[in-house]
Amino acid sequence: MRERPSRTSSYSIDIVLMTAMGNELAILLTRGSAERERWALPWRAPQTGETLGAASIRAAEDALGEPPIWAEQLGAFGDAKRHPSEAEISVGFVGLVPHQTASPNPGYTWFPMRDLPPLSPRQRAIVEAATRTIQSRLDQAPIAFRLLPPTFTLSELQQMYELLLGKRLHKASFRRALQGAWLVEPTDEWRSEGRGRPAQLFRYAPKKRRRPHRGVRFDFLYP
Amino acid sequence: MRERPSRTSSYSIDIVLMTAMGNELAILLTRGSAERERWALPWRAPQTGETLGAASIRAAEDALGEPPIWAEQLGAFGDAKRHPSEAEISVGFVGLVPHQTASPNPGYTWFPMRDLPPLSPRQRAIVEAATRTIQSRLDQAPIAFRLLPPTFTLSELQQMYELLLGKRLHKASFRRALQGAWLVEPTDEWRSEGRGRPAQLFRYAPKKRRRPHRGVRFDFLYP
DNA sequence: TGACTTTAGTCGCAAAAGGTGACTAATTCG
DNA sequence: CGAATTAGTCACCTTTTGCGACTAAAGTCA
Repeated sequence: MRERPSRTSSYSIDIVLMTAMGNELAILLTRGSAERERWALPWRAPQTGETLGAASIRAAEDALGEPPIWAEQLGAFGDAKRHPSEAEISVGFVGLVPHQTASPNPGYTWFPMRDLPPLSPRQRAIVEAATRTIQSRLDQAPIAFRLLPPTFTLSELQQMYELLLGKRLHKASFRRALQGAWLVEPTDEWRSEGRGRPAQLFRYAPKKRRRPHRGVRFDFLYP
Repeated sequence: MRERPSRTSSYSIDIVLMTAMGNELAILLTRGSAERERWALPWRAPQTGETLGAASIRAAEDALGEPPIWAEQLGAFGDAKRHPSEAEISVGFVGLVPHQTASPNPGYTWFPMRDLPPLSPRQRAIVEAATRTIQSRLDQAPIAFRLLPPTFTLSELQQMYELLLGKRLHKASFRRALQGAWLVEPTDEWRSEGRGRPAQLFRYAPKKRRRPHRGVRFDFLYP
């Protein structure tokens, strides 16, 4: 079902497709028939006339039938040798998919990040880069919002941030920061989730605001 | 189909070598003899058994005779078509070189960033990525310190930050942040630079400290 | 010499941002 | 009804940050 890369190109495009499954992050893996029963990231050989970004989206579409809601290149990975495609290097991408719409095509399976099967060293490096990149982009791009349905409660949003960051956040601080950023607006709907007070639903609706004007920071520990 | 010279790989490794020349940032360009008199970033074809990072360092050594003091991968660039190597994609790197030691080999020339000759679209994208990456790493890695001699005045350090960030900084705030970060220690030397009070010399000497524990931020403007 | 200029280095205030516990509100469960 | 549970807000305090104004030590020049 997948071709080996032609001899003219010696690189592959690999994508880490991430979604939030319940309380855990999960990524999509595949086990191609001819690939020695090892799980691998969805990948694709470059096609002429196709940009790298387009190729990563195509790889996602092959796996899920739809493009990711956000994607970014992670870089080129080549230092570890073994890769399913036997390409010399791989250009890695991360893509995010809301879980509601995330039913994989045959041959692809979601794996929780906490419990991944063995991957090639190179693909493991790509997955680690994906996690780091997501976390560092979290305050620069509305990533978390796009993993949620169009309307959501603030608790759901906070849980998504906690999931992606891998740490707990204080409720009041989270909401105050969100308030100050003018990123969400309330709807007039409320949702009762079993026990407890019903929560108001919000939607992502960013308002223009001036860019925070900060000086320098020295946020590194040593060399 | 167009016939291409046979090569084992269809990607190149390109490096943006940056230095501080007086009051300006400069990058190193070369004009290979057979390359239609266009200036280009130093680049290199991958060699078997050589990692990407090692290849970028070798490219720098070919250009300057010494390795950069710091380097980082920028990613893979392939969307713009024209590239001196005619490689399908290029893996871009940034490297920093202190200007004291930065005498280029024949064929290589420093160009101030403000006044670059025309480059291929792809290499222009790599240069822009280099600038962005430097600026975002500035508070995460001791980049600016390594562009300075082993001992330096705090004004020189601030000027280096201003040069790399492309904006002015407030003196008192800069020094306070630096103080709090335990990154420099004073020497007992002072330097008199023409008129004005002599400045104390400092050296980079980071002390261990606990990582700042911050919550979330929403630092993006819109989508 | 003494006023003026220039660069270095520091202080302290006011405002903004951030951490956190405790409070009120609305619902379900038994 | 009262306890439990989840949502939402407040108030207080600490830390961080922007910034103007100050002191210090040199050179310049009349």
